[in-house]
Amino acid sequence: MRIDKTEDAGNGSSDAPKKERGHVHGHVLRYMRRGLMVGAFLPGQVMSLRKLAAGFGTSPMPVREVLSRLVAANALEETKGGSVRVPRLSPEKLSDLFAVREMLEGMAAELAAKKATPALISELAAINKQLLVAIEKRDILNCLSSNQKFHFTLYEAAASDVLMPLIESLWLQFGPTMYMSLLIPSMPWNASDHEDILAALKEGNASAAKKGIVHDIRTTCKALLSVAGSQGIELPFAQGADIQFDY
Amino acid sequence: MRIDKTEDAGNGSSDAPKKERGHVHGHVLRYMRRGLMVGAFLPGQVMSLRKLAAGFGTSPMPVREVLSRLVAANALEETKGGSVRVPRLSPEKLSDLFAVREMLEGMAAELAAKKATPALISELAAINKQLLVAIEKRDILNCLSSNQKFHFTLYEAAASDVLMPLIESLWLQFGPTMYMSLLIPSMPWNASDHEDILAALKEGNASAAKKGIVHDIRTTCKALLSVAGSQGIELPFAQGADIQFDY
DNA sequence: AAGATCATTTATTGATCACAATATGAGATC
DNA sequence: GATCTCATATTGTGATCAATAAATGATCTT
Repeated sequence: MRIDKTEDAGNGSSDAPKKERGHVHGHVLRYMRRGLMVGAFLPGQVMSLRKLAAGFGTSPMPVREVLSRLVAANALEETKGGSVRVPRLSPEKLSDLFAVREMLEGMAAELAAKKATPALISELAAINKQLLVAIEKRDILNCLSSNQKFHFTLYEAAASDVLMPLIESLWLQFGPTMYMSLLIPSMPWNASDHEDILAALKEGNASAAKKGIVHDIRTTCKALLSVAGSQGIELPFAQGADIQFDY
Repeated sequence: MRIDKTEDAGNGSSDAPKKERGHVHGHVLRYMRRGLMVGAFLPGQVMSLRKLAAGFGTSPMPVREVLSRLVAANALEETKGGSVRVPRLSPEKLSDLFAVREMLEGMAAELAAKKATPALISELAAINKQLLVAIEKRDILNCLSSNQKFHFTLYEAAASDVLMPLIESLWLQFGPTMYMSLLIPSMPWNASDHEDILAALKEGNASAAKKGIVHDIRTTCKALLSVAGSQGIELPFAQGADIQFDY
């Protein structure tokens, strides 16, 4: 991830002046977005500007811009001191979040089903196969990654540059909580709804595809709420675990 | 706002000599958001970082953060050169935008209706009266401002911190186009749906309130599309008019 | 010994600097 | 006269600096 800078000990001798300028914050942004969705950050964790910058091997400036954008997308929240942290979701907010998910992603699925091509369907089937393998192995990281890939490639087919950013914003918000929940053994996890969705796509039944997505989201929401305490997901281990940048 | 630097044209809001640090970008953000919704910026207009900073009397740094956030919210788009500009909406995107508006704001209206208090209803009635006055006077600025106030105070009553940011993002996107459309004499503009919504709220009919909002949005969308050319709203005057910061 | 106060430390924030890429304009050439 | 080219200026990006405010730890007081 470090671009090319000097070995972080000294700054004076710019030996390799390869610039690669103008796209550092793009790298950082993609990294952080993926990290939020895939569980690299814990709810409640404070993101220190300088620590992050040091971790990425750049100056605080690009990181500042990225954090700004993530706060704007409600993926992060700022404390009174100006720091930003991963929000901890209350059960009420989580419920609201998934209610909106049902609407937005249901609409996206319906639109996508109307434009679905055989290539898309086979691609989704392949992704779902990866998801099933990850479930079998209890591989949380690939579970989340494959699941996200399934949903997003489906919605991408809707070709709506209005819906996608909104859906992404929602996923960034519940991503960290989603990861936490999968750590709990009692959390049910299957992909049966995905099979229904694939079947609906094959027969060109947009309404059924929408129903499948809505059911998938509703099931996930219920499972999440069942393991959520009064002030968010209860953790089976200490809160302060620093598992940053370890994937 | 202004710290202590050059004094070009007094801003007046700096009543206290206290530094007021840590809130400059907040001021700029509110100013820009309101400007976008109320029509201070034209679709297609490029926003120069340094020019904006000079206009606000601050360094480019807070402006950079604000523009970053607005880009993240899809209120602005970035050109290949890294500059940002107000997006020009195609009729297709505008249609998508309003379809999502119907869902999100319909849901918000329904929720709000279930929690509506007499105080809220009388407040909405007062706002609507201001709107009618603005329509009477053909005061575009107050038209947009009152209309936005009506919708947002209604949605605010839904008390959903999930829905509100999404709705705000949508309003920021169609705000500039909305303003342009009102410049066209043939654009119909009335608030009859608002009366229906108020009536629905008074009798506690959430479903009717939702229908009213959806009808309001759909009517606006149709009117906008009727005056929209193939690549966006056609302007009755030259494109380059610089009406920045004039309200 | 416990709590409060103060100092140190660290954090973000706004300003400024330096560099690169892009847009702009003038001038020369075909 | 139009177009291509080159020089200039402007813009965004990343890094660094200065100053303020919050957090933390140590010390003093009760």
